[in-house]
Amino acid sequence: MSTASAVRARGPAKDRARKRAVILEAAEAEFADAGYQGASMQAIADRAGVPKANVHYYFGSKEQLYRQVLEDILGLWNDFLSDVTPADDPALVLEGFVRQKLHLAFERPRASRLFAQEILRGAPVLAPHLEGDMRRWFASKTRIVEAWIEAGRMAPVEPDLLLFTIWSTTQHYADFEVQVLALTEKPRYDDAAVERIADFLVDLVLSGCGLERAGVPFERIAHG
Amino acid sequence: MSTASAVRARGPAKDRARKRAVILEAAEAEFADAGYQGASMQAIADRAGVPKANVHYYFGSKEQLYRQVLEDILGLWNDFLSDVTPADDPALVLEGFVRQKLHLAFERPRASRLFAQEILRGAPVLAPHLEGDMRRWFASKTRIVEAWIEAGRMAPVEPDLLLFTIWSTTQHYADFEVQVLALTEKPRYDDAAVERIADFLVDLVLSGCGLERAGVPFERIAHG
DNA sequence: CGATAATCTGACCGATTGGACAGGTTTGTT
DNA sequence: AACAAACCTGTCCAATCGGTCAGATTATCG
Repeated sequence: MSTASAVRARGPAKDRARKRAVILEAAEAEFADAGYQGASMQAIADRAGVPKANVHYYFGSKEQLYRQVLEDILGLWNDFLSDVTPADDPALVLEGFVRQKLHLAFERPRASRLFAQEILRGAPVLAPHLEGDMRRWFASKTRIVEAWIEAGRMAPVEPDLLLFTIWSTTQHYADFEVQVLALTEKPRYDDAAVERIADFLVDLVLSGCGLERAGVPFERIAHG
Repeated sequence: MSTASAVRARGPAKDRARKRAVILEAAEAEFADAGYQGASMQAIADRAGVPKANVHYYFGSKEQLYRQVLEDILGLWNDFLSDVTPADDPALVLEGFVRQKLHLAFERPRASRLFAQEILRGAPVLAPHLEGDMRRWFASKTRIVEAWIEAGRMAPVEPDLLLFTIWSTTQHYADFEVQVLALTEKPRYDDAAVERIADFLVDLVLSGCGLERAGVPFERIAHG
């Protein structure tokens, strides 16, 4: 699998893609840890184990490399709730969304942090995406929540603020990891902690929507 | 008020403090907009309208200036819930906390963003505070929530996660302002939007704690 | 094998950075 | 008025930055 013939058999394109991937991974780490301005091309090259000029050979400039890293990260969030319809069960969908988003925050904390830094600085690179892809994604999801509310399947909460709440609470454990760990006096997140957080957030969101876990219908709360 | 005699009458100390304040304000803006590494002493000096060497005269180094700005910001959060006791009403205290924290996010967004950037980068400067002042503040507040729970005055939710939720949801509207405005298709926050957000978050937090606004006691929900 | 293209890199460059410092000016004290 | 202390700033500097480029090396193909 790693012999020269095997590599050649898969074609030179595979080889090129693999080398780019190594640099991209190093860049994500460096950008996330140091910020765009704080990251240096030399540091990225060192992390990837290649000469600095090689990074420029593959990605041109620092900004182009940064853009590529960001777009790869955007791909992680693109398919959230991609196939949800108003016919689905609100409680199940919301619980799944919270757990998936939280899972990604713990699995790819650097990606989450890098995205947060980009937005914090005013989204100089992602601004077009915010007013394009993400706005369309956001609008389609709020429309589904509105449909649920009109159908009387959940309490009438503001759909946009509901999504912001899920986004911010889940993102928090990646972006503010240092603070969370320091205040809870733990060295790192363990599986039990992640489950505790997930259960808490699911309960919070569902109760805020007048829903309950385990499929208890909204009506029992609304008309109880 | 701006004559030489008036300035002299108030003493030289006042004058020095005022000049430092001008530089500190410029530094907060520059650090928040560009990040620690991205901010340059020259840009801070330009914002403050003083020569660069003057900034060094008052604050020594870039890092010392940054530390001073951060410590001033910490002061904003120090007195949150400073005089709350287990005898107070949970619903009133929680609602007040959410509204105060949110108010600060909209009033001082740059301070919020600068703090967020420091934590995102691993709190290289604030780490001692995290494990000192803030940890003590945090522990004392979770103890009050625990007391409320033991007294049966609110639902048994995890006190630490409850505080994190309030922190993250309120902070979100300052830190991710660009994203929120882009997705809601608004040019800026207006008073109505702020009120809408505040009401939503208060309802969410209180319902998560089994409480209601307007002083409805916990028992009516728990034993209804 | 020869040749053409793709890949790789050491060495270098102009620009900008945080910081130092000598020397000038203003302020406060006697 | 005379002196000292505090305040202010133009100018310079070493270090680091992103980026360039000529030339060496390797892969691909007729």
